[in-house]
Amino acid sequence: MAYWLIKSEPDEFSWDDLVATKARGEPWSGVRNHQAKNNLMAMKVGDRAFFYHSKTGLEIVGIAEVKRTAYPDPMAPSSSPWMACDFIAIEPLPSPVPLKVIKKDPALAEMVLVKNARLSVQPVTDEEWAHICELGAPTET
DNA sequence: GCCAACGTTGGC
DNA sequence: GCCAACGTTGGC
Repeated sequence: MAYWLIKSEPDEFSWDDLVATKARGEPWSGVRNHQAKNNLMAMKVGDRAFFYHSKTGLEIVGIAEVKRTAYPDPMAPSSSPWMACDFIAIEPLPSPVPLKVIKKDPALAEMVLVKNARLSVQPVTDEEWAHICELGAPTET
């Protein structure tokens, strides 16, 4: 299984909005960048993705899953190459992981989120995935 | 609201 | 095919 990270401005479409779609899921459309599009096309059903709030949230808030692999973006002209995927919400991170924590963490210095902040659909390595899941786990007392 | 970083466009 | 100009994204 592969891991990804998808970004959204919470003002446009938030984690709560994704949760509200329940099992129906949400078409991830509107991607207009070829690198991001290529990542969408590489996704398989069951792949997991961190849901990141950009601009006003600046943290990873939850885990989503690919429900439907890439298909032509319904919001784009029919002759265009743009693609969409469908995602469903799996679970929130008990403790959201802020960008500034990610930036400070040497284990995450190579993350695409750090290296190429503007890419809206990006791959995440197994190591990065596991590490962020730990950071997002409930705090033990 | 500002500006840096990045991608895209278009003139040459 | 290069590169300057421009538009957009996203962190601060």
